[in-house]
Amino acid sequence: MADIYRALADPTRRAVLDELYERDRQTLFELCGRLAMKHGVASSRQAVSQHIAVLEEAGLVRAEREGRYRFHTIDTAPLREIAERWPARGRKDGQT
Amino acid sequence: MADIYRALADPTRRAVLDELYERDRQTLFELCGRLAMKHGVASSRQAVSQHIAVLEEAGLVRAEREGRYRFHTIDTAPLREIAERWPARGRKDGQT
DNA sequence: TTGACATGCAAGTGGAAGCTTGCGTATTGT
DNA sequence: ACAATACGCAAGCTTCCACTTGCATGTCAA
Repeated sequence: MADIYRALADPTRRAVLDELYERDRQTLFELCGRLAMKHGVASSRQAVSQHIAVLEEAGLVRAEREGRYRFHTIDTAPLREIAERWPARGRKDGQT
Repeated sequence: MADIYRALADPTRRAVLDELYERDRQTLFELCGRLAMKHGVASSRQAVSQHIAVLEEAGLVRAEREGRYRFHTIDTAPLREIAERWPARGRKDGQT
């Protein structure tokens, strides 16, 4: 399982997570279109594909094939590692 | 305020945060020594200094000068942005 | 089967990131 | 004052990263 922090380092990859968080089970083409429309991301299909590969290696995105389509789904579970590594300490407002 | 995600992307910077999380108000020299001892980080003083600069720009580390010393302190507040951006949804175990 | 569609792979390129190197500045102890 | 300490600045180098480009694979409809 690859580096989750490095996966989050790129703004385009974060936009992919944003988009998948809004709507799960999107194909690569759907993602490209919606990224361009709603997130101002003008990346090519190949670029987005490579970003998705990084997110998959980090466990943040899962994909399942159906025919010639590949549907992508976000998995926020690995993000908990971050909050658990440096938890907010001893403040009245700190929760997780 | 610079990119918090990019600041977390480097393993040495994460080790700095780990070390400051254990013990606040460390100088650059203290950090270098403790990183080498306890975290297996063999970075030079200048390298660590540059990493700290990145962490400061991201708001994750604050520093206050006293004489010829500069004491560094961790600030975990910016990390909440991550948990709040992709909160765990609708699972029985998800909290923040 | 054939063409169109959705995706996969892999080499090459430009630029940013991390590190080193060398010198400079400010503070402290004797 | 003078040396030692702690840190700062900036140029140069090397490596990695994101993107492109071109072609290949697999699936579906007619």
